Amino acid sequence: MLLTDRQLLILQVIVDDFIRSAQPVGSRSLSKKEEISFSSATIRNEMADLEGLGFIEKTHSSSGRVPSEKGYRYYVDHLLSPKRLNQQDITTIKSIFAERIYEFEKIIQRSAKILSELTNYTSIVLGPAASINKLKRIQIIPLNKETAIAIIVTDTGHVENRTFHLPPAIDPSDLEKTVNILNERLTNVPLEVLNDKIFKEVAMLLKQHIHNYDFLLYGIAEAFKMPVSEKLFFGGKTNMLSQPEFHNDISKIRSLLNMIEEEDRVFDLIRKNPIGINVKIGRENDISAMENCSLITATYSAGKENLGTIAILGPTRMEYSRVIGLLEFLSKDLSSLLSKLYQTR
Amino acid sequence: MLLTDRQLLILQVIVDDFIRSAQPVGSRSLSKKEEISFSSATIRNEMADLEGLGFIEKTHSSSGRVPSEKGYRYYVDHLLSPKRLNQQDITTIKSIFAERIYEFEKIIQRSAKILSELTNYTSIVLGPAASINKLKRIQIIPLNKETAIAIIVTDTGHVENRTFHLPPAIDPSDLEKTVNILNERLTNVPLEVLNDKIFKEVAMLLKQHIHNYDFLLYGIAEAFKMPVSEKLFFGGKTNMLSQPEFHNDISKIRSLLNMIEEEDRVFDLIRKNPIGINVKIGRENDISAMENCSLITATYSAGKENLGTIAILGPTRMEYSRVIGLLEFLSKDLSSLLSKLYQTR
DNA sequence: GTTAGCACTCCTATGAACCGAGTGCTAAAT
DNA sequence: ATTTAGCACTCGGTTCATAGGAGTGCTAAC
Repeated sequence: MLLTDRQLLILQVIVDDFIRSAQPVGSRSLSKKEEISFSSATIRNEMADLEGLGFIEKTHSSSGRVPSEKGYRYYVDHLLSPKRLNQQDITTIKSIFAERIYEFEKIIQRSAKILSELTNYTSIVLGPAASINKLKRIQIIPLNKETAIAIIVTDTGHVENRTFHLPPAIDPSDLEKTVNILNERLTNVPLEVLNDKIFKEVAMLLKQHIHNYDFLLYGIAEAFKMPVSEKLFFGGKTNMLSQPEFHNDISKIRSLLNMIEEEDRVFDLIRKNPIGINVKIGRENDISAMENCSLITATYSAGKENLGTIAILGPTRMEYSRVIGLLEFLSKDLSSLLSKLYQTR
Repeated sequence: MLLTDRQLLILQVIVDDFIRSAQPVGSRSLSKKEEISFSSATIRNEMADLEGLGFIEKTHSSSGRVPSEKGYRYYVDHLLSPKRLNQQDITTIKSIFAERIYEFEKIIQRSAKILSELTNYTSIVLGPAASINKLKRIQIIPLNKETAIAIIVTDTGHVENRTFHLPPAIDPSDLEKTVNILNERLTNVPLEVLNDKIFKEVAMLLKQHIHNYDFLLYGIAEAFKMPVSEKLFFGGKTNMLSQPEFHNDISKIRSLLNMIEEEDRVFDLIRKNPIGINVKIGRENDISAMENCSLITATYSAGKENLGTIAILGPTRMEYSRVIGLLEFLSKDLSSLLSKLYQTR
């Protein structure tokens, strides 16, 4: 079932207008728009058809029309005019990279902040997955007789640390030997296979050199076992409060903010998106708290390696065009910066 | 100006009742309470006096009374019955310490979470000031030709890391020598005087041993310069949304949540409190977003050393008695645990 | 000093009346 | 065969009056 050009035009104008005003759009106000040259009665007929097809809805029997999720979906897929970013936005985004910063985290944190300020929505950035990074160095620093800290440094400059138990009365030189072996064997190994390698290769070696090696090995393996997971960064967590659709519905706000606080659920939401730009509208997100929200994600990478995701969470009545533009632009910039950094490592 | 016993009783019952119900308290409903044996007319007279003295207020000319900030203050200072914790609460708090955990942060994070769940308010915990901790070990790990990571481990097991620039074409053995000197000279030095010592003592030594020492020194000092600040942990950030006083006032919620997101302001709020339990009511907090909120803080320590603060942020209509009980209990437990940990280090 | 009684105040809920924005349908115009 | 003008109708929102209830302050009696 194809829509006529006129229906497309009307759908587009309805969505655009509603995104701007947050008010149901009536036939008369539509007929006054420049781009529309036919009468309100015609529009009413077309709107009735569009409603029949499920692209728009009424909030009550004599109200104007509002886009449905299907309507937004069609709009995003077919009608979106890829709005050029304005110079202001470009300058602001470029400013993220103005300072020379060597820590990913800082850059990513700033990206999140600036994205949320530009859009007045909530931004979410999934940091680079540490697990594909490679080990640069392991250090073990005993704190006291019982415990020690294991510090892992990756080739990207990421530092992780864990506290673990030491075997009783361990010889300091044994510890040193162990660290040497670990570094020798595990340098440049991706973090995600670290644990595997420890048991397959390192265990053997330790057995030969270290008295009572198994307790120590167990401690170290334990320390590295927890998934070295990606970090989430947020910007404008409370921006949703200023969206008019939530003004009379504290419970919606509450469930949304609660979801944001429960990082696990945000992880799921963000991580399973495909490479490139992706738009999920309302219930497409499969989370009841997101019923009136859309999520736009964009992945960034270094070289061919996909690293993480930046996302904007806003109401379904979101400025899709602008947000997509911003995300495209930022993800490209992030990728090229990271590619450079990765190259020189 | 002293209040009569009867006025005290009435004030107390009004505050207690309002804390429970969030509804203005009328003379008739008061007269029905068990602990009150006189008529509603008498109560009305007393209430008029209490209002004249500024302890209670009307929301409109024919409404029941509501405690004023002054009324809460008097209640907290003089009327609070130090409610014993119930067994349930005690068990829950004890459970924070059930697992043997060696990282402060974990314990503190759990404390924040559990406090907020017990109270349904927002909890804020200021972690131990890293600056009074002593240096255990410094490690420097070069990432590439230009940059390196400095890792600082404290005697409490806290790990900090910073990226900094390396001098061009630095000799690896020089770097090693430097690290040795740093560890030799700076071990057991409190972090807050680290920078001082670097310039006063280490600079001299480096000068003697290392070619081109000043660039390196500068980089290292730079890396340690940023204040190693205390960390904030939150629990139940969105709990305020369920307080009825905010239900019709999104803007209040917004400014409150915004304040919470701006950690700097929370820092100021929390840090400047005296040792022990402290209650700040409404505008006593000097922050407009906190107008309808109270903050109760409790410090915790290890031995004589004051370490940090746990706090509960709730509406002025807060269960002062219970919250104070919980905070007292938890801060005592935290302190004794930390004292033990500190002792064995 | 305490209390009963009463007039008064003000909030809240309810419902009627009305307006305006918007629709659907029909019939006329193009 | 489309498009448009016209019109009856619907429904949410606002305004207004009304009634009820919770509460107060005051006065006079206990």
